[in-house]
Amino acid sequence: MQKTAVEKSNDPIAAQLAPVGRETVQDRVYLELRRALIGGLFEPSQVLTIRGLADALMTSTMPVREALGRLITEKALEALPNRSVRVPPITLERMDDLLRARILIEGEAIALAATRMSPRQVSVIESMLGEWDEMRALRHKKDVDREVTLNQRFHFEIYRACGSAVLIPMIESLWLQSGPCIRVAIYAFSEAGEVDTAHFHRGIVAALSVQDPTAAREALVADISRPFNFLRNKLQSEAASKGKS
Amino acid sequence: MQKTAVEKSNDPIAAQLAPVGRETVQDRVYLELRRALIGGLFEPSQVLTIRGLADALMTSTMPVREALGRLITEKALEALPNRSVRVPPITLERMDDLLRARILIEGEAIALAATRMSPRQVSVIESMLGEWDEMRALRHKKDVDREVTLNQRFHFEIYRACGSAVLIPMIESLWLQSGPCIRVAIYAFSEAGEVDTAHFHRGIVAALSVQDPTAAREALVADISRPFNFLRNKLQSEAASKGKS
DNA sequence: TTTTTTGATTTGTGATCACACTTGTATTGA
DNA sequence: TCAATACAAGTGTGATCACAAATCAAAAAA
Repeated sequence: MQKTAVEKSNDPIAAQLAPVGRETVQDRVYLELRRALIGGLFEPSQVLTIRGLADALMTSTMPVREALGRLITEKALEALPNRSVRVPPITLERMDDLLRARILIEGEAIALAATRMSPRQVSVIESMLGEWDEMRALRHKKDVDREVTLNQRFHFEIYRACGSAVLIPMIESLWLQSGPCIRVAIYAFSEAGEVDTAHFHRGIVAALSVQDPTAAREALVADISRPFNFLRNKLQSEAASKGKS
Repeated sequence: MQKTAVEKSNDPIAAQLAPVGRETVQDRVYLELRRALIGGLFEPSQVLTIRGLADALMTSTMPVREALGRLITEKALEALPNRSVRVPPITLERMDDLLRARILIEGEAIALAATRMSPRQVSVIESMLGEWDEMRALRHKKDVDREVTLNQRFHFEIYRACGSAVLIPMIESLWLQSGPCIRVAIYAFSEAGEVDTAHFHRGIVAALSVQDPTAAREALVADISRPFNFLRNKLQSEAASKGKS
């Protein structure tokens, strides 16, 4: 039998080295676009061009077009009949649809995680609460990006504990799709003097620390429903005032 | 404002014509690979090469590599660290994971559909039951492909009625992932003198015709659990007999 | 002034090529 | 005989080009 790289790992020197794992340009482009989408850096209905993105990312068109194709299949982007691609526009129906799916799937994931998380894992996410408070203390900076990132890390640290290799990619797809909405909602929050975001997260941590799946699910539903409800009200009132004019 | 093709549709002649919708080669390749995957034409752990598929599909490598990338992102295929791509192998954990996700999401979809399907729509899927009986009557032909296709049409006709543009792509992704498993299970069925498949589908139709979401969900769970349970028992007994030898 | 038409630019798609890496097979060495 | 090396074929990735369709701008016609 031929020796493979893995089998050579009993070598005392090689044992110290972690596999480097080649990362293709396409992967980097894909991850970068994902990050931008979840963070809401692109606004709804914005059209994206292959060459434009390739220039911005300083690469050729090839990795970009493949990354765009992947994002289209997970409904993070939308292919128009003109063959141009845009980030999907926000509609009330789509928002409700997304929220319902997120409640269903992320609720299930956190319920599973609640029964499986070790106290060690709970303490990890609990420490992220502290990071939140720090950030809140020096709020002068416009750290909406950091807040989005921290929120993402918080949630996915929990979801990872559910132990399902099938659910997690679906949740990622849902975040990708609701990213633009969320960003709009967060902007609306900061305009309208926000409520305490961390309150809901404390509820989640409390439920997880006592391994209560039902309470964890309810706390999560309250957490993820909030921006959607806020945005829904905003859109409805805008539509009403526009109808009057 | 400049007239677009859509706005010209008030033209009395053009109003009769449906938009033709250009289909790219990449789309055809993607759909063809999807069909093969859901139908289980590729076996688990089989590796696929870009040039090989391009030759088989009689096109260049370009559409194939983009289609493969898309299938990898929806976990229908797997990218190995060697950068070769294969259809994911079957494991017990993955099967249970897939089944749980399918029960969760397809159960929700059919419960939604139960409250929304018109009698007209129910009669459509009821007529598909008859098609099934016909097929069963002249069973001499090896029509496992037709059975898979009919089963797919039956289920998605229902799911389409749930009215969720978010859930349906997720279900498609789940079918894509469980396709290879299902095919193996169906082969095992036909070996082991199968039970009446249509029985479960009659239960689904019955529940839908009286708009009972709970009964519809239960009937669906029974239907989709069957091949998974069968395959799980098969794998476990194989593992046991292999452990003995 | 408004509409249509014409031309130029931009854009996505598919094909082809170069390069690097992997894999499989001989060939050489002990 | 067996293991290691070297060579060759195969494979994925990224870049570039050609082509067709779409978009946009200006000019011409109403």
